[in-house]
Amino acid sequence: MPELPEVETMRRGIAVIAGKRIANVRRVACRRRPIYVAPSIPTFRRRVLGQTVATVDRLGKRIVLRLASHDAIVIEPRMTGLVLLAAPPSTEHLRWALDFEGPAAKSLLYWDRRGLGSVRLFRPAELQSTFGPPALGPDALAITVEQLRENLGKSRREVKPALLDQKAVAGIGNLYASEILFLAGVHPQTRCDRLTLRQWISIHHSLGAVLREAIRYEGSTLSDGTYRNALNKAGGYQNQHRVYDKESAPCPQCGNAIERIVQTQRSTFFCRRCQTRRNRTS
DNA sequence: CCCCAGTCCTGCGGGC
DNA sequence: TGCCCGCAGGACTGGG
Repeated sequence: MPELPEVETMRRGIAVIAGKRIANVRRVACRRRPIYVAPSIPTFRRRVLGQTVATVDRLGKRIVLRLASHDAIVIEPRMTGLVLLAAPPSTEHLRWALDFEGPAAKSLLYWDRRGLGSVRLFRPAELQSTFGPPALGPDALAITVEQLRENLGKSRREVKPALLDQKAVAGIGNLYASEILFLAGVHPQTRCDRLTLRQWISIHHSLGAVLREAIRYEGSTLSDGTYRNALNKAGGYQNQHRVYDKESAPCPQCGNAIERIVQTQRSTFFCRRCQTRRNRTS
């Protein structure tokens, strides 16, 4: 479930590889089906060996290693992928590794329990066409309220599933969508085209507030314990969740029971009393 | 064009 | 106690 805060925390944790030269790239733990690595390892190796990692960036929920050659390694963790510079949670699900030159250089490891993630190498033009606009919307930490309204304001979709649309705004996933709408006081089933300007401003504000707060706590490690930072340490934001995975628990604002509904096959958690379809009066 | 159901994958928890 | 099924939700595909 890595969303923007988790991917950003992982990115910061591996940022020290910037400036290092790549000595090798390899698959690991071959007993498991390898994750999707493209191009094939020999081609991958030929194009990255000896290259310097120029920057360690984030594109929505993906980590991007830009190389001096202008090629980019894009790591997409999807549900259970982790990027590590320390020992992984298990050796069994270790999938891929990048080694660096230098006697004490730690390898960058990609670990993925379910194996839905991918590691891909892109040329600049491919990176742009795959992840540039309009394929990917503005980053959730940088989007303006005007952009948010422009991208979703005319949509007939319900606002909660709409916030998961990476073409509209990049980085929000199922967990943070519920948290954002709770803080904004907006009912998750409100149609986007029926939201008022005031509500869009509130959603936009909450979006930044929740994601920045979650980054400060180094992301959410849910009960399955999968998510870890680059040093294999759990996050802390799960203890700050207001509604996510809290069905029947009291609302932190009013004490009413938190409800769980399903929207486009995904769980949504919200408080019926605090989250309305119209402007709150207070 | 817009939007949604189905798909991939593994580990787990609930029910019997 | 042990087994099995359903569920978790990233992003992509196909189709209505």
